[in-house]
Amino acid sequence: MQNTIGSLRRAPVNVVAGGVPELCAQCDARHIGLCDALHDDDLHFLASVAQQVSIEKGRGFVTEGDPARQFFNINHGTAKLFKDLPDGRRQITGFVGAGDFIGLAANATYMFGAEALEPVQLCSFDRAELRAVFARFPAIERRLLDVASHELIIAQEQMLLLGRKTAVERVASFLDGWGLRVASCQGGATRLDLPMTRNDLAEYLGLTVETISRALATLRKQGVVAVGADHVISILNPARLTAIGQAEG
Amino acid sequence: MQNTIGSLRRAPVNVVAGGVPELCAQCDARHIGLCDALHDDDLHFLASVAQQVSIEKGRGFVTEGDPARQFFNINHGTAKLFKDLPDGRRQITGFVGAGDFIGLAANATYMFGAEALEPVQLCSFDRAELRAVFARFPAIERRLLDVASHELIIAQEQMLLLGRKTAVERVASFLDGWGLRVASCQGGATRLDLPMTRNDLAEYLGLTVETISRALATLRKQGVVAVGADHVISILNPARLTAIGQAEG
DNA sequence: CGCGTGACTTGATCTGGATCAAGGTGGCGC
DNA sequence: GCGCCACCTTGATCCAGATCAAGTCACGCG
Repeated sequence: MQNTIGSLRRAPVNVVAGGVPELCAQCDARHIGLCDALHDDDLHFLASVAQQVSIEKGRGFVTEGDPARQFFNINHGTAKLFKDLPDGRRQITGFVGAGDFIGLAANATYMFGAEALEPVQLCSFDRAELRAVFARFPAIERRLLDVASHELIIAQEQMLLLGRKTAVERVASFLDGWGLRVASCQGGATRLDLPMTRNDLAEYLGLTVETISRALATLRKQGVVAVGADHVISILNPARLTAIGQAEG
Repeated sequence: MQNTIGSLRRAPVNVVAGGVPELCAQCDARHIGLCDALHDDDLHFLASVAQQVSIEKGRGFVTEGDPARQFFNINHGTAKLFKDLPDGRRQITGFVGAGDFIGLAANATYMFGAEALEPVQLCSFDRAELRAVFARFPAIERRLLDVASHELIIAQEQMLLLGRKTAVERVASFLDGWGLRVASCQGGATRLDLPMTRNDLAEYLGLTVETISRALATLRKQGVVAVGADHVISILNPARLTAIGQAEG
């Protein structure tokens, strides 16, 4: 498949006369990520070169090695980015959600694959057209540099995790980090609704499914987390979780 | 120590009337990295806000957690970037040489440490002043975005290595990658003059010194490389080395 | 409903790389 | 020259996490 995205359901973004573009108005990412760098008028221009795309759960939408024609900005849902070895070993390099930008780590071709963990909606931008956007709105380019810097920090943190942390430390780091993203507190405990499977977690943390399971069991026995059904994990002792993740205790 | 660089030997870059700035003329990085994005006249402006700094071998010049006041551009020599855990475990996140830019992975404070592996010369730029440079030369900013993108690709490659590759695959990947950087061929064999110790290698590849030693022995016994004295390694069978590093064989 | 399937957990065993231990080698200061 | 020390190698043993195996649970489907 030469260009995965080509066969997906897509629709041009409707642009109304004044105010915020129609589809931007209800976009989860309107006030985070790239679009937040723009005023309403500028947003129209950006929307005019965007294509809204829906991707069903489990569907891949970037294939490593394919020519990198598009950038993506996620509006809704979560996806995983990964790199594979010829024999099937896979390393998930990141999970991306609303407001996140996909496509920086590419030159002529994509250097990673991407797949939706849940139904995903995203805006797709043609790389060539984005050059024009940069010229017109330097703010976008600056923001992109900030995004890239931030991703570099995250990547280095992940190298430390993969190279030097124990299984329990890795799982604790992950839960701690994810907790910061989507903090929805309930009676003192933070409840995480993870979109990924144990297998995804294993491929992200450089471990196996069984080890993830055992590490979670360890944290549960220590009273740090509660493991519920259906990818729900509650953080009972956030301070302890952080300490374990940073290898401080 | 609040600001490591403060106590180092430094000199303002001399700017001559016409042509290329004096110190840029003999700079190893003049035609790679950032400065290549500029014309001679523009280079004068950049040089006027730069400070030349010399760092002796083994000396740290960035401390994680210190306020990030400067960007650096390496002119000569090699340095390691790293992140530490409280108990002393260290992950080297990268080696940087002439033309490489240091300081992208920072927000208010540096999120990594840096130390010279050999005598290093670099240009130091004040972050605040660099804002002005960006405004004047958008080319610099664009180039910086390219650099960041490239570093992201490298970082994801490294995550794959740390999360999924075996010891021998890691060492082969490293040697293969380093070979591409500094290809100096001699009678068919590429001769690598590594600036780092086995211990640095171990901290970069998520292994121990002993394992590095054993992996090199394995590659040597297979006739893929020759291990010489004083950090010299010759690549005897480049194709095989690449195949092992990519887990294709 | 019974059956198949995919996600998860838990237990038993195995193993790649860590750890512990013992040299070897070369540079450098005295 | 001699001793020290940093760096590297090789061998023996250990162990965290992988692999193999078995079973639970929830869910969709004929």
